[in-house]
This record gives sequence, C-alpha cells and structure tokens, in this order.
Amino acid sequence: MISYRLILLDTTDPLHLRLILGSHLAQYLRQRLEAEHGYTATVGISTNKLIAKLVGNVHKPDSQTTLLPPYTSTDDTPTDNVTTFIDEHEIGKIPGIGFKTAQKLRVLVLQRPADFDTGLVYGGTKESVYVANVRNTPGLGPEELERLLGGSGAPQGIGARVWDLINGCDDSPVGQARDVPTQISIEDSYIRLDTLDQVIKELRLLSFSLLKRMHADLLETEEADNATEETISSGPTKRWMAHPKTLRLTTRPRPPQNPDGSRNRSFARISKSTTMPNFMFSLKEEHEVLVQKLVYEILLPLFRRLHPEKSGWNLSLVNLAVANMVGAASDKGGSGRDIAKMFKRQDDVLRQFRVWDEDDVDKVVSEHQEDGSEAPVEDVLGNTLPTEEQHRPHEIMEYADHDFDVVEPTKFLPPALDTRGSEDVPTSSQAGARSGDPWEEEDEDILDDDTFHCQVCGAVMPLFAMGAHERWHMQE
DNA sequence: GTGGGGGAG
DNA sequence: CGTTCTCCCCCAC
Repeated sequence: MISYRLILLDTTDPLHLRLILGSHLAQYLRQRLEAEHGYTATVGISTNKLIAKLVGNVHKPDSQTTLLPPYTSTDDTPTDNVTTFIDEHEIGKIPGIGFKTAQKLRVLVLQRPADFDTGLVYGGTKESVYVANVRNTPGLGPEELERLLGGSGAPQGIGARVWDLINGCDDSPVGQARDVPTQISIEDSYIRLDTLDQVIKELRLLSFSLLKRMHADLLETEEADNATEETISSGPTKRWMAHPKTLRLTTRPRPPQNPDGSRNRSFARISKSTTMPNFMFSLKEEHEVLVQKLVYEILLPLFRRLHPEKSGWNLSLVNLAVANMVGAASDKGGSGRDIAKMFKRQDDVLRQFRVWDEDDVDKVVSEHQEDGSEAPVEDVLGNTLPTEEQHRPHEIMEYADHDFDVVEPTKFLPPALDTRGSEDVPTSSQAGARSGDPWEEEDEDILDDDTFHCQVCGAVMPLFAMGAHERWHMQE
C-alpha cells in the first residue's frame, strides 16, 4: 500500500532540501535497480547511516522512507524528530548495540539482574528497554557508559560511541563494497558430535565445501579475449585473485550439564590456526586428494590442539575458515559505478541545487552529531520517563502517519529551484531520450551529458530529479 | 600473526 | 518470529 504525503518544500532550509534530493535519488536508484536487474529494494533517507538504516525499516518491502525535519530541538520545536524517532526503539535494535551490550544496558536501566533469558533456548524473554529509558537514566553519559561497557577487549571509546548512538549521532563513513571477501568460512552445527570418526567425516565435508567456495569466490576465469593455443588446449585460464594466508579450525564445545540438569548456554568458540598449505591452491589435483591431505595433515593436528583429550568432548559446531587474504587484485571494489563518482560527474548540475556551500552542508550534518552528544536530556523528553500509555505509543503513531514516510518521494520539485541557464544543453534531454548510461560515461561535457532539462519549462536538473519534476507539472 | 569477543545480516 | 551460517572488525598478547 502506498501512503505518501505531500511535503511543502522549505527552500530556505538546506537540510530539508537535502533530504528531498536524497529521496529523489533513492527513488531513481530503486527504479533502475528493479528495471535493469530485477531487484526490489528498501531504503531509508536521513543525514547519517544510523538514522537512515532505522528509518528504512518503517516501510518494509520495496519502499522508502525519509525522516523529515526538524532534526534539532529549538524553542519552537522542543521535540526534534531524530530523538523522537530513535526513542521508540528497543535498545537492542540499534545497529552497533548487540546482544551483550544491550543486556548490560537493560540491567543498568532495570536496576536488577534483568530477566536474562531464563526459560527459553535462545534470547528468550528479554524485557524491553527503550533508547529513551537508557538516555534518560540519571547521571548517564559517555563516561559512565565507558565504565560500564569498556574494559579489556572492548573497542576504544565504546562509551562515547554508544552515547552517540542513543542520541541519533553516527559519523561512521560509508564504506566501499569489497570485490573479494577477507575471509571465507564454512560451518555446521551438530546435536551431537563426540567421536573422532564423526569429526573426520565432518571435516571432509567442510573441506569440500570450502574448496568449492575458494574456487567460486577467489578464482578468476580469464575470458580468453584472444584464444591462444593454451586456452584452446586447456580451457579457460584460471588464476587466484587472492591467496588466503591462514587456515583456521574453530569448534564450539557443548557446555557440560549442570548437576541440576540445566543447560549453561554458551556460545564460546575456540580456534586454532595455521598457515595455509600451498597444495590447497592446486588447480590440477582432484579435490578428493586435496581434501584427504588437508584433513589428515593439517586439520587433525589442529583438532588435537583444540581437543587434546581422546574423548569427553561434544561439539555443537565446527567451522573451517580461510582468512588473511593477500590480494592479487585490489581488495576494495571501485568499478566506477559508485554514487560518489556519479555525484562528482554531475557536480555542475548539482551545483544549481546547492543553495548552500560545502561547508554549510557539513555543518548541517555535524550539527546534530555534535549537539546531540552534549544535548541536555531535558531538551527532548524532560526528566520523567514516559509511560507507555500517555506518551510513547500515541505520539509515535502520529509520527509514523504524518511525519516520516515519503514513500514515492515528493510529488514535486518547484521550478524556482532548478531553473537556470539551460540554453546550452541539448534539446533531447529527457531521461528516455538519452543514449548511454550516465554513470558509465567518462569525462568531458559533463554538463551536457548529465544534465536534463524539462521540455515544458526548461528547468535544468540531474537525471534522478526528472521523474519528480514531471509529476510536479502533472499536478499543477 | 594468533585467539577471542562482539556484532550484522 | 527465532535460529543458523557467514562475514566483519576490534583488541590483547
């Protein structure tokens, strides 16, 4: 069901404008992804990854959602949407706060050993604690969180990081997709695995799978551009794109029964690793042979290091991994089809939309990030925790219905924004009229190639805004 | 480099 | 929804 609302575009608010453009871009990207590759997608639009990801959950399949301003609290708007939005989330739902951290925070808020996960097999009946409950805990701040969550093994600055997260702040960069994984692993879990014979059998199976995966993921087939004698006689040339340097065997021993018969759930894994044996890269030997060698020469010795006792153990999981890829090719992707590059090429076009300069853009983003960290809790909800009935659910429903959600982004883009110097662009500039892929196009005539203008009013705009602009004309 | 903890999807 | 199978990053040693 499509339920979208019209948004009055506030051209004096750069944040608002930026979100609208982001929404158009998302719409355009989703359309192309489906038209050209058959994939539907869901996206969230906001000023950082954290909020964008969370808001993307609001309208789930094949849709998109934008978190609208206000993003900061003022006298007029004492409740900014970022805070209101993030507050409704259960603490464990926040990306970056996993099972362990969430449990500690629940204990902190509930002030009691917390209904851990007594009866059930897995996460069980955890009690819901919301972001607002955590953030409004008296005396809580980055330092207190660091004391609670920090310690040996914890990442540097975990306290500040978590504090930022529950304030809707996230400055983590958008990363590049990898073309080759840093690690490949195969694992299986077992109800009961307690004899060496069984282990050997499973190690064989895992080894076969791993070998297949290595070939599928790390082997590059050279498409013989000119069929040499070699390629004719021995088939397509294959070569390793990356060589893992490490082989690792991991097990998860089943925790022994307590005297009272209860199960001590433990996910603890133990592992041993060794340097990757070279024969595993053989492209000539039969897999059977390689697997046999691997199991007896490498894996069984590793296994005996993990489990020196002949018996007595019972494994619930075995994992076999290759890691530490040393790449022949570049580890990181970058085929050229990324959005940053697209924006670079369309820079001239986009400049027309950029009614503020780069510095201001950064400020809009970081304003919330930095303010949020320091923001007094009273700004948002006051000191009293909202009760279920009177505050949260009601207000949140209101928001869900009226303030988020720009599914089918905006219906229009006012011409005031995008009219400007359109005389030197080609006449046929509708999206459909273009010949090539604007993303693929290299260099020169950037303006000409990536600029489109409306046949009705002559407004100039980037490709992804064309649809919205046309809709704007239609509803006039 | 090895082994373990925590987390995402 | 909960569980399984991967994959990732960080840290101490």
